[in-house]
Amino acid sequence: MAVVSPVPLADQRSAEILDSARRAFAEKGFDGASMQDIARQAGMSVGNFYRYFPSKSAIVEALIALDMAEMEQDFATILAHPNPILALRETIERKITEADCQGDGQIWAEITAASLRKPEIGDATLRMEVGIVAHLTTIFALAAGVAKEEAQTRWTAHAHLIVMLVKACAMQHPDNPITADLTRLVMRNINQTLDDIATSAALKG
Amino acid sequence: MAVVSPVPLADQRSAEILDSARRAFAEKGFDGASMQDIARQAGMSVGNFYRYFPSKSAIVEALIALDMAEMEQDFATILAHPNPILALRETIERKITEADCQGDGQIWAEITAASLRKPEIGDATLRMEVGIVAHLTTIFALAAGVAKEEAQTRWTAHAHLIVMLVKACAMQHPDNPITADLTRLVMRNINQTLDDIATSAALKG
DNA sequence: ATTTGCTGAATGAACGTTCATTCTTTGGCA
DNA sequence: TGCCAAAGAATGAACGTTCATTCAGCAAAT
Repeated sequence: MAVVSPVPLADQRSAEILDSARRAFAEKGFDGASMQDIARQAGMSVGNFYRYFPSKSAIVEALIALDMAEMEQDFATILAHPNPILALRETIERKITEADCQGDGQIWAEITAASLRKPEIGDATLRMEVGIVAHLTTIFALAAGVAKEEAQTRWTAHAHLIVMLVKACAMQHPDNPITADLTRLVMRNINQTLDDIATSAALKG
Repeated sequence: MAVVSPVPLADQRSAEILDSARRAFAEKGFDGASMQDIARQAGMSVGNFYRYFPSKSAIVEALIALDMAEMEQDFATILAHPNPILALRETIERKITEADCQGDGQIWAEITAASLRKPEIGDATLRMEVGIVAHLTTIFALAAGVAKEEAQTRWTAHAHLIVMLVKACAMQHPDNPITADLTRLVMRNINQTLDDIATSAALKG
């Protein structure tokens, strides 16, 4: 009786509100966007907004938590794929090329700046990054046919590099005329790295 | 009578103030740092601060202009070096490894976020990036022994990639335990790219 | 006495947050 | 069906705070 749908209505509404808040933050920044801005973006009054989130910083926390959840979802899909390394390649390519139309890059830039400024946010994003890297090395282990632990010791830095590249691409200035060439070059680098890892089992074993 | 020294005293004082403003922005962000914070950091009253900069946004603009000037200075030094590509390698390595003790990375993160948000700042940083890329391709042309124009058409994207990597490294979370390995890997990638460019003349010509 | 360099209180706008109030929906009773 | 209270959603003015910016005034130097 508790819930019929796996996502309760209140949470669904919260997700919609969160999405509009993300847009407001992308437009004006975490500090720059006022509660009035955020509420207007969500199509409601400020007062009503506080019925969903108790404070402005709670929105930021919820936003980061949502991104983390989406990331977990992405990796779950990749690991369930018959060819995980191929699925990873495609996911990365999608993230890099579409870049979610400047929205994601903007938010990531805001979070990156906030991470270096506020230790609490920095810790959260560091945890998120470490989690992603752990997923990546797991996939690497699968692709290279080695134990998870070995993949971790050998390719943790490579995983971090890939994360860094994807983030950096998303944060590129959209008006930069060279962006298309650049993303192609980055994608080539990443594919090269993935190839090296996938074929390294032959060299080692 | 106007000025004796090429750097007038007022400008020197302005530079000191700008440096403390940079620290304030690094601690609290562009929007988060108040004029009171900035003035206190500079060891003076708010009122006096306005004698040096007419507004808060003027500080940001001056900060970006200063970074641009420093960048120009760096490239002038590199180009004057007997072996420019070696000098470039060392400059990049210095920028990446020391990362100016989290101060520069913090400010770059702030600027990156602001660039995606405010078109005026975005244009300024894009101009700066294009300028850096132009300098890089000039050095590439020297190293590979080809014309500037050819270097430009062939390696503009590579130059952008290097800029992206240096920035991304500086913006890494300082508490990340993997950072040392990561920067080593990035440096290896950059050196590989520079090697490819330097030896490509043999392939082409 | 006048200029200069500087202070920090004053100012009005805008901020995050609260809350008294008003709409909208609901559900039992006729 | 129509009606009416009770509950839930939503509003926007108001509050205290903080912001960027200004300026009357002070102390030393000329």
